[in-house]
Amino acid sequence: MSRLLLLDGHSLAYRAFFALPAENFSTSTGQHTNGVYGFVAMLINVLRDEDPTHVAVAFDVSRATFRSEEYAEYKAGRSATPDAFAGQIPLLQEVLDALNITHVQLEGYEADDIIATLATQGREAGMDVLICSGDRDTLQLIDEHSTVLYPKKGVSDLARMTPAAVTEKYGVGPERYSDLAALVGEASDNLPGVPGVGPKTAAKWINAHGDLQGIVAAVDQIGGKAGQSLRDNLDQVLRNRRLNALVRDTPIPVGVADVERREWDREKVHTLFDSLEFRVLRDRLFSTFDTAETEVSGGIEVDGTVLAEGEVAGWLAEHASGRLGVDVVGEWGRGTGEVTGLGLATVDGTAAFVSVPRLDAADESALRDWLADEARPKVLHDAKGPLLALTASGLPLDGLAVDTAIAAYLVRPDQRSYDLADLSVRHLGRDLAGGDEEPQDQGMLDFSADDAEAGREAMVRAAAAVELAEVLEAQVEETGGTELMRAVELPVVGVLAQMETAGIAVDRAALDGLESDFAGKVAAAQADAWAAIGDEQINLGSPKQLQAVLFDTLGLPKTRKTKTGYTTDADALADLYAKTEHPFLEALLRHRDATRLRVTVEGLIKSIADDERIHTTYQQTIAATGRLSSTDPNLQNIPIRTEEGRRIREVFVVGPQYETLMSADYSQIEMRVMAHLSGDEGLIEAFRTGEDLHRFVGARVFSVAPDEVSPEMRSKVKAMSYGLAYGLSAFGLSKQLGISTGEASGLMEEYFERFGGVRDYLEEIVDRARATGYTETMLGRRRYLPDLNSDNRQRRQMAERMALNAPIQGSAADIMKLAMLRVDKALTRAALNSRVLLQVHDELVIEIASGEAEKVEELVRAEMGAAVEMDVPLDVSIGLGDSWHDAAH
DNA sequence: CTATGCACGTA
DNA sequence: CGTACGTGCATAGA
Repeated sequence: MSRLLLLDGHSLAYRAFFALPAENFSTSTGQHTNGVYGFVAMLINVLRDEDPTHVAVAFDVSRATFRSEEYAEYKAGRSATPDAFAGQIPLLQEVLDALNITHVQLEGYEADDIIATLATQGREAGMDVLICSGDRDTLQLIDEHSTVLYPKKGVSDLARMTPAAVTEKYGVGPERYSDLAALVGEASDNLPGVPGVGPKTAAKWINAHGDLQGIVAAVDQIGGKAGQSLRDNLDQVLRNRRLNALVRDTPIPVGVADVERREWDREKVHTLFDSLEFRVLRDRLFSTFDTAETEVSGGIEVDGTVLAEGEVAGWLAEHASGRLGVDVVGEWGRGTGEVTGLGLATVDGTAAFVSVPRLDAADESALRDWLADEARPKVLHDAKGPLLALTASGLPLDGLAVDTAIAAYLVRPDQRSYDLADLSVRHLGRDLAGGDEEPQDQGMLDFSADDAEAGREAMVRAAAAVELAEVLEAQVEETGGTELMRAVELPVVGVLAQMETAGIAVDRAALDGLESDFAGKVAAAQADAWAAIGDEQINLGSPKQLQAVLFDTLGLPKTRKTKTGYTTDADALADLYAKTEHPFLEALLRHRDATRLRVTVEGLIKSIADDERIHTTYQQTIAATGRLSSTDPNLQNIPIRTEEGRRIREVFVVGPQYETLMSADYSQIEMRVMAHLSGDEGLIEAFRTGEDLHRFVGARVFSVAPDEVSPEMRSKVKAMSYGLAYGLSAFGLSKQLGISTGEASGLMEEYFERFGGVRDYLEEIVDRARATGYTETMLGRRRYLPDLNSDNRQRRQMAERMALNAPIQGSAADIMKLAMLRVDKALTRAALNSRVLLQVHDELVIEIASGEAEKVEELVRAEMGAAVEMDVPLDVSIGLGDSWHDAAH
C-alpha cells in the first residue's frame, strides 16, 4: 500500500520558530535555525513513525493569491515576519534538496491548495494520504484514507485527525468542516464569522440543515438573535466559504508519481548539517534511517584470512606487490603506543590479519622489511597514531602513499571529523559493520572469538582505507592538492610523530612551586573579592552569580549583552573598574588571572609522562586554514604576554643529554605573506629596507619622518596592520584602540591611500572566492566558503572575513610546514642530534645537543628562511636558553 | 551524564 | 561589528 505524506513547509517551520527558543538554535555565524530544526525534527519523526512511500512539501510563494484578489483583506493584519525567521525558508528548502524530498510552490496559490491537489491525486491513485499542517483548512481533506497530523503544542506533539476525531472535536464531519469554518470565521485569515455564532451553534445548524446550502435555503426559519445575525452577514459567510475551499486541481508541474521517496544525498546532508551545526539531528537522521534504507549497499566485503604463525612472510610475498591498506590495532597517544595486530588489505579486497605478538622470527623480519620499505606503498587512515605505535613496537613504517583522513581534509578542510566509518559510507556507499560472514577458519583454532572479531574489523578497516584512497586521491587531484599532500602533508606526519615522541622536558618541582604560588594568589584574591561585597561567598567562577552581584547587588552599569545575560569578560570588567574603581572588580580580575594560571599549571602537571617530559598531540586535520593544533595538553597557548604568565615558560627546560633550547620564529610572517601576495610596493619596500615595520608604515600613514613616529602612532598602525588580515572594520578598530569610529576609518583610509595594493588584493581575494567558491593558499590549499553567496548578511560577511584571512593564515601555515620538513631533513642529513620539539604556528622550539648550537642556528636560519621564494625576505629570529622562556628573544 | 556557553590563553 | 584554535568550569537538559 502506498502512503503519501504531504507537509506544509511554511506553517510548520513557523510553528517551530515560536516553539523553540531562537537563542538556543543559531549557528556560530549567527544564523537562526530554530524553524528549520523544528521542521526537520518533526519530519524525521513522521518519516520514522509513518514510513510513507511518497513525500512532498508545499510552500507559499507570497501573500498574493486568488484569495487576496477576491478579498483584499485576506490574511491582512498579520504581524510582519520576524527578522529571525527570514532566511530560514530557503535554508529549509536546501535541507529538503539534500534529503531529495520534492518541494512545490506555485504563484497565486497557497501551500494548502498544493497539498489539496496532491492529496486528491493520491486518493485517486488509491493511496493513503497523510497531511501535516498547522492550518486548519486542511481538515476538509480528511476522509477514510486521509488523515491530518495537526501540531497540538510545539512540534513534537501531533494530533491524529481522522473523520471521527474531527466529528468529536467540532461536532461535524470533515466534509462539513469548511461550512462550519465559514460560519465561525477564521481570525488568522482575517475572515470574520457570524457575530455571536461559535462552533457549537454552527454545528447545530449544519446538523439540522445538512450543510451550508441547506442553511442558506432555510435562512429565514432560523430564529433568535443568532439567526438574525446570520441573515445580516450571509454574504460574508458565503465569501468565507469560497475562500476556505482548497483548490484541488492547481496546475502544479509535479504529480504524486514524481514524489516517490528517494535516497538522500549524503554529501549534501553532511555539509549542510555541518554548516547548520545540526549535530544531534544529523546523528538522529542517520541512526534512524541509515541502516534501514539508504544507498549503503551492504558492508565492506573482504576475503580475509587470519594468518597463523609462519604464514605472514608468504602472504606478503604473494599480495604485497601493490599498494596495501593497513589498519593498526593497538593503542597510542602522547608520543608512544603499542601494536597488537595489523589488518592488511589489497585494493581488490583480499585481506589478512596479523597478530603481532604471535609473529615468528621469519614473519617478523618479512613484516618489518615490508613496513620499512619506502618503495612499498601503504594506505592508512589517520596514520600518525599508528605510526607512533608501530615505531614503539619496533616496526617503523615508511612509504605512506595516502592518509585517507588527510586526503579527506584537503578536499574539505572544515569538517568536524574524518571518521573512517563516515568517509566509507559517504564516499563508498558502504558501512564498516559489514557482512556477517566470518573470516576463513584457517588458523582460527588458536584464537579466541574476540581476537577473530578484532581481526575481522581490522581487515575491513584496512580494505575501506585502501578503497577510499582511490576515491579521495581522485578528489584531491581534482582540487589541485596532490602535490600538497605528497610533498607536505604526508611527510609532516612523520615529523610530528617524532616531535610528539620527543616531548619537552619540564621542571616538575618548579611547576609544583608555581601551582602553590598561584593557588595562594587565588585564595587571596577570593578573600579580597568576598570582603568587598560584604562577605557574600559567591562562586567567582560563575558568570551567573557574578552578574547578580555586579548588576543587582552593586548596581553597576550594564555591560555588553550575551546570549544569556551580560558579559563579565576581562575587557568589560576593566571598563567597569575604570568607571567605578570598585575594589570588588580589582579583586575579581586578579582572581581570574590567578585561576587561569593555576589551571594551566595543573593541566601541565597532570600531563607529565614517566620520562618527566610533556608529549603533546598535534592535530593535522582540524584547522580549516591548514594550521596545526595541539591538544592534551595544548602547548600552543602557553602564556607569554604577562610577567606572571611567562613564569610558566620557565619550567619548559632543556632535557638531560642536551645543551640548550632554541626558539626560532618567523617575524611578522603573516604581514610578509600579505606583502608578497598583494604585491604592494610600499609594503614590500618596508620589508626590504629591514626597518621596523610599524615605524615604516606609521611614517607613511601619518606623513611624518620615521623617527617622528610616536609610540602611540606606532601601536595604532600595528593594530591596524594585523587587523587587516582578519577583515577588521573601522568599528572594530575604533573599539580596540579606544578612538572614535571617524578617527579609525580615517586611519584606514590613510593606510589604503599609501598601501593601495593591499586593499586591491583583499578585495580581489573575496571576489575571486565568491566566483570560484573557494580560497587558495600559496601551496594550493583550498577552503570552500559557500556562505559567500548567502542571502543572510551576517553569514555572508563572516564568510568574507574567512575568505580574507584563509589565504594569509593558510600560506603562513604552508610555509611553516615546509620549514619543518626542511629543518628536520637538514638535521638528519648533517647527522646532528638536535631535534625539533614544538611548533607554535610561527615558532619552532628545538632541543640542541651538546656542541651543536652554532651549526643548528645556521642551519635553521637557512632552512626556515628558504622555505619558499617570496618577494620579501623571510626573517627568522633565534634565541637560546635553558628554558623556553630564556630562549625567547 | 552530556552538551552548551562563557571566558581566556596562544598565533 | 577581527581570523584560527583548545581547555575548564558552570549550567541546563536528557
